Amino acid sequence: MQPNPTSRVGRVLHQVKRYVGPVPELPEVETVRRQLEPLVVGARITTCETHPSPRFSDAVLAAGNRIHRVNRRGKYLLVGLHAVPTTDVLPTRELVIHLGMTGGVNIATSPPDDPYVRACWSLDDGRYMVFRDVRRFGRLAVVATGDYSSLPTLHRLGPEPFDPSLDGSAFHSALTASRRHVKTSLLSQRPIAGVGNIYADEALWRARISPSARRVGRERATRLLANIRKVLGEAIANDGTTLRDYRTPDGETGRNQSHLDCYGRGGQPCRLCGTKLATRQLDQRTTTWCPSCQAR
DNA sequence: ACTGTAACCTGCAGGC
DNA sequence: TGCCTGCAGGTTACAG
Repeated sequence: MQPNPTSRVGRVLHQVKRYVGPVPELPEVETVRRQLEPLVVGARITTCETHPSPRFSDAVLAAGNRIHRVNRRGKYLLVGLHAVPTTDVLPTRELVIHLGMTGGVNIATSPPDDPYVRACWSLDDGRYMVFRDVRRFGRLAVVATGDYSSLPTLHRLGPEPFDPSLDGSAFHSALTASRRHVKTSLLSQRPIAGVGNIYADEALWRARISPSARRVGRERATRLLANIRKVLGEAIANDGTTLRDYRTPDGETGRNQSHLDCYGRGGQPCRLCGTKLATRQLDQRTTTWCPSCQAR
């Protein structure tokens, strides 16, 4: 549907669209994982075609393997592969899928005719697993299981947010290991895995911590961890936040976008205190926060 | 070892 | 109408 700015409905659509923008973070990747796994486990990859970029071309190495499971670490999908014929109990290689900004995975019953398809794996049951990524910020790699040395961020990825061994004290130690702005530290994936721009703003707003703080005490770190878990957990329950291009493998959109309190609300009143939310670039990332609730 | 920054990439919106 | 510019942002290479 083309929004028509001259009609009332068109204006509304037009305004909504301004707040829409894709970003697969942990909840969106987890939603993809949950929907993809039952669709592909047990299937054997027969052939593969990819975009020529080295970001994607390694995907051909998945051909000839059977899909054993679909895991996730942070924002990375880890597709466990068995060599065929299967001799080992554990998968020997993994297909690593990073959705970047606009990536998505879906299952098709015929070869896709789409200029934005970056990889297409044909399965032995006649279906196709398709990776589509308009902006090509995504990444595909086939590695020995657990060997992430070719993917620096995954290699040095912080703990999963819901790892029970991650407590406020450990999170505080990880945060204080860096002198960067606390939000920038979160986005580095080092203190904790899977937080991107949307949920960083949301969690900092809920925890009432300034994104530009450089020192966060143990009590505030504990509060931040609790709120990261809340915003990620709620987003997973809502099947993710749907922004411009993100779709689940079912072709559905998530429902979390209507639950955002901070991201995308610059200039609008804070839902806690009514102060106008501020937006500016912080270390090259658009950041929205409440100058009153999140004062330094 | 750490920090900050430009680059990668494309569609879209806004200005003129 | 259409061209031009800026913006969105996860990751990585690189300079300091």
